Amino acid sequence: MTSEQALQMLSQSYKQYPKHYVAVDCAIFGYEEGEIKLLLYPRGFEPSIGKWSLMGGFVQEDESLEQAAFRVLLQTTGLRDIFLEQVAAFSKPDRDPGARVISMTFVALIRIDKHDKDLVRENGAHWWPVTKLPAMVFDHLEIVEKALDFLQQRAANELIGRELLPDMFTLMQLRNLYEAIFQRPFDPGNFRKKALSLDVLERLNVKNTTESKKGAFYYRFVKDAGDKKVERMVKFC
Amino acid sequence: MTSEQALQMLSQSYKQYPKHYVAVDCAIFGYEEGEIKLLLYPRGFEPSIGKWSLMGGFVQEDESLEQAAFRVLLQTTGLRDIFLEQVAAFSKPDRDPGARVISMTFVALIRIDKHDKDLVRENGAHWWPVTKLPAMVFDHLEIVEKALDFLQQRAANELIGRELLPDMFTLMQLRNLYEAIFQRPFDPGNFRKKALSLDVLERLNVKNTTESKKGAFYYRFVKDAGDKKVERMVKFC
DNA sequence: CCAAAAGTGTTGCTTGTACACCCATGT
DNA sequence: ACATGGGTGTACAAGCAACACTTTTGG
Repeated sequence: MTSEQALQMLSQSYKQYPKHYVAVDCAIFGYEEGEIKLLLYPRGFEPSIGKWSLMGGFVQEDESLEQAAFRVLLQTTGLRDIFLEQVAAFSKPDRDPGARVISMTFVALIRIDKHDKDLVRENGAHWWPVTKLPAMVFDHLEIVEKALDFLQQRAANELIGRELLPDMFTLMQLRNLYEAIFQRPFDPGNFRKKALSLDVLERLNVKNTTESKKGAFYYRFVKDAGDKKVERMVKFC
Repeated sequence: MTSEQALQMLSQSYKQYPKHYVAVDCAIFGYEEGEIKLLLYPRGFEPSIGKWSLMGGFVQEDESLEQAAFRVLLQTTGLRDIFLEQVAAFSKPDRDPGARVISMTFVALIRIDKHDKDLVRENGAHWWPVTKLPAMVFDHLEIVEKALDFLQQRAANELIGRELLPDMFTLMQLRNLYEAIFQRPFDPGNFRKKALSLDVLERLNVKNTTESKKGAFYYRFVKDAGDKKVERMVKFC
């Protein structure tokens, strides 16, 4: 048997199997006004008209799941090169009443101040605080819960914020971000020491004087030193 | 517009999108002779004839990814009700030269002594120690690396062994399992204290006298108390 | 002066780690 | 007797959590 014949046979043999619609759903998180917010757009038709939906799209022939997710992100926020990671696949045969769709969920972290607000407005999209989410289509609530869990896991294992905060930020702003993610207060002194001990922050010679009388130094994340340190930010949970 | 019409429209609108072959690949781990082993079967045709492959299968119309994975597991090992969890999706358009296949990877943990050896032999499958893996088809090496990473992560965050060890086991056997997973020695005294502190093991009034002169008590995992404690077994890495 | 945040220090507790030590027993 | 693993205890270091305390400055 030649290689060509074998390949032929192989391709033939695939034909007996069903094909499926494959989609990506993006849980796009941002940070604004002390809250973690999720970008949702309203579904304009039945079923589930009026309910809100994650940004999603179908996977094309020639693209990977990641490429599809990046495409969706670019189309809806105008942003490239953003943090994007697989979370989990949702695949119950009846999860979408319109058709059998297998969906891969991604978490995206973006800077709300940097995204294309007009583009978002075009879609009728809206940033929802994760503490006050509206009713969502299908299994999107379950998906969002998994995505939030992923976000907490991430924030616990390493210092995040590079993708959510401005280039320069104070340690209070960073702490507020963590308090928003974990929905609990952190001791200011201990948080400062822990964050600085990780060796990923760089103090600038500029102070923010708008949020405190004394003024707080701005910090920024150091340009990735290549070696990814995975240190623990939060103990348990 | 009635709900029926809308549903119709919705179904119509899906038609413009491509469908894909969706598969599950199972990284089936077992523990035998002090080693973590992976179940692979030989590919009998080109391309990549002679190379080894993960147990996999295509997702049918009416089943979820999890159901497909359970089906593959049952077909190849004869086992039901086993530990099975999503790891990651692999979706590069050209990852399988035969056709464009999107594959979800699952990790399965099974007790080698309990599986159906005849069924495995039928498929020509073989248990490979993860330290001496053969050449594998396509991107399966990459998949296995991710799966092994998942296994370590799991073992670090909670006490595993329920799915890999016999019903009764000594603490040395449990430690040897961990040494196989992390490929490094653990201090016997410290490992014992840590494992027992997690409150998931129950000492039996039976001793194993074959592996030491003094004899060591057998332990077993307590029937799940419902509340899942996620405590850390291993610090960092 | 007071309030509020910035920033540093102290103390007690928990946990991990290395290692010493006795126990039981088959050879 | 001795080697081997079973099992417990100790001593030290690291990390966390709670909180005291000083600094700075706008109102």
